[in-house]
Amino acid sequence: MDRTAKLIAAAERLFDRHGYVATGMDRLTRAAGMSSRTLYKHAGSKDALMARVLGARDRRFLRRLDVQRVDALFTALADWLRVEGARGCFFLRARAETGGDVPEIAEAVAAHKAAYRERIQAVVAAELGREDEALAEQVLVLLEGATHAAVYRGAEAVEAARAAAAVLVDRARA
Amino acid sequence: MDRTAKLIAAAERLFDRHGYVATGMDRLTRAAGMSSRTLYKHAGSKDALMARVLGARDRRFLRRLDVQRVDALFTALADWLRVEGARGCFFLRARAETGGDVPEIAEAVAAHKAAYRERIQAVVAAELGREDEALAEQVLVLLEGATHAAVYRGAEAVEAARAAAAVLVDRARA
DNA sequence: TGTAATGTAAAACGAACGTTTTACATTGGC
DNA sequence: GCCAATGTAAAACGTTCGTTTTACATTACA
Repeated sequence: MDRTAKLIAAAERLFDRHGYVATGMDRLTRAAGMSSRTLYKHAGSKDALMARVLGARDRRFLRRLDVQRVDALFTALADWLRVEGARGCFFLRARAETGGDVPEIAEAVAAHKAAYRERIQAVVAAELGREDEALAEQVLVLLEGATHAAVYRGAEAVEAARAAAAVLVDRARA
Repeated sequence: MDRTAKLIAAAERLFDRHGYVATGMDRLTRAAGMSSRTLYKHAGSKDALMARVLGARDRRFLRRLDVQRVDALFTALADWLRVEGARGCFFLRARAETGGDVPEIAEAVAAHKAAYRERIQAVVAAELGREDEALAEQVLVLLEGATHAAVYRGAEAVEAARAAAAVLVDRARA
């Protein structure tokens, strides 16, 4: 694990758990085990670091969603939340915390959500053997809902979403 | 509109649009049109002010959800998002921004979500003529999902959630 | 009419912010 | 063995943070 990877991992952990704005750079240098001089040489700025963190998380998350069935999307989400914790969508939080006023962050969030939606559409198409944009939008809403309801309802929210999706997929298949 | 109401309204607007941590008190005093001395006499502290803002928003939001049918919940949400804007759940954002480390805020968020869930359960019960916790959980997930998907998908997300809920309610009725 | 309450404007508090700089140590390839 | 790169530790940059204080004006009521 090189310095940059270690830095991004430490930053993701702190930003996720304590918030982006509320996390100071001194706390981050301590967690990453490097001087601020090195940190800034690698990251450029706090905003740029956050953009890099978002990119890394996007890849890590989407890799988990490389599945063939709609039901497997909810299993993947349940696994993710168990391992990473349920604090609401990190991307939407990053955007909201900065009011959408930091271009590097706003763009990384938009790119992630576009990729997320495309992935869901592809899984729905694989399941049905045809495109179904309306069903894909519903599955997207269920996944987003499970992600956020899980903050205060726990894994039960994901299972409720899974069951709802099963009904909707069944109906679309008929 | 007295000073306290004006202060809370200004605070809600700024915290919602630009984030809680990122909004400074000087910006807030300017927006509320009062000196910091008066602001602190009324609010006590920034955290206490946020807790009051959350309380006010909770009451305003739940008043809108005083309906009898599940479908009307989605109409109410669509109205809310059109008027207030779609930036994701203000309560979950407040909690996440502060890492859950501010008791006054964490408690206000927990209280809101508990009331939200109870309201949904009551509407589901009114619609079916009986309790249905599983369906209520699904409707909760759909509302939460619509709230957050609307940030990047717009009103379409709410309509997808509404349609999904109609299917699930129909199935539960049979 | 006088006094207590409530307000404003503005300076000041110490601490923390993101970032840069200074001064020095360690490393790896020619 | 040397030079360039890359690192650390720590101080310093100017700014902003949440909050309090100082000094003074306005209002409301006995």
